[in-house]
Amino acid sequence: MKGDRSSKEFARFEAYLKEHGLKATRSRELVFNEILSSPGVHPNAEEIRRRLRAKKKPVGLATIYRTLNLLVRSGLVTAIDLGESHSHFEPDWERLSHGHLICLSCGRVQEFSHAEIQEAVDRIGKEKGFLLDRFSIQVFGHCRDCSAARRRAKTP
Amino acid sequence: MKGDRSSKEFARFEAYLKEHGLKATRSRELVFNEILSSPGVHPNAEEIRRRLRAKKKPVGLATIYRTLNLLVRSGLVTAIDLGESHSHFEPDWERLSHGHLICLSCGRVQEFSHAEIQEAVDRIGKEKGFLLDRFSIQVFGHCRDCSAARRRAKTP
DNA sequence: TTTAATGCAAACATTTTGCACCCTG
DNA sequence: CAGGGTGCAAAATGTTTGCATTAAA
Repeated sequence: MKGDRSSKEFARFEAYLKEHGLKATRSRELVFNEILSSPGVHPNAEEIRRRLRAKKKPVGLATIYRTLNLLVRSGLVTAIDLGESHSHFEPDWERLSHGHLICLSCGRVQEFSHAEIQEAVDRIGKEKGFLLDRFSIQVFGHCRDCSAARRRAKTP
Repeated sequence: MKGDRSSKEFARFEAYLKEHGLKATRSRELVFNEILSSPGVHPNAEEIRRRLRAKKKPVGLATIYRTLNLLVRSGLVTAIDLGESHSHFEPDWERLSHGHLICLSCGRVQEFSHAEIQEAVDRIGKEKGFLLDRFSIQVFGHCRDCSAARRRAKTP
């Protein structure tokens, strides 16, 4: 099972912590696990706190934020912008990158693979003399269900 | 001169205001003008306030925020995410869209044109059944100058 | 003169930080 | 048992809002 303390990802986290003289604590395990084990959820800090509390494994919000920063620094987790006033988080599955399609009506988030856009970005980087690190793309629109509902509402 | 009260853009703003029963005030003119007349600056709210104050035309921060929201709603200005904790703003030159290349060393922002990425996004939208509205892309890396400086530092 | 706009300060939302106590290595 | 980690509350941001006053139309 993903996100387990025995998973490859958790082992990478432990390695990162050891390498930096930091400790593998229960709270850190819980937060990382919550992100790893909720594919497609893209939780924010508050959501992670809610989920952990619901599981009777409460972790303080400050610790959650500190752990999220740690995970992002380690490269194991990515912070994503879904057009809201706070950050969301998802596992960084070894550069298997993707963008996010965000429905402006229902808020649902779908992922799409990057491949061809990645090539275009590489080309642009070369052209402008940029040494690329990463990029992110957000696409806003209305999902199939919501645009169907819109059409029904407009043409009665 | 761009951003002048006589410009095409300002006329569009006035039209939008009239259409919505709102007033064309001096503060609104000043804020919009500041964005129109600073190409490549991508100011945030605080920066706009600073610039107006420096010109002895101070506008309250609340008014600046209210005006920015208005301009974004009207489609005349776009809010952009440059990876910081606040929004930046730029004129929306009639869908002549572009992405932003952000230097992680010096913070400089360069723009690049979207065209080929736009096509890829359209394809993805069609594939996923999304009715697209807009998209934004941020590319992070190190600009030519900064990556040259890095190389010098590493290979002395 | 009517109605919307402004400035200020207070309220909010999100994230960070200081500090006394706790736990991991 | 030493040094990092945690929770809590306070602080720091960035942005929005309520209200008395001012200014467009």
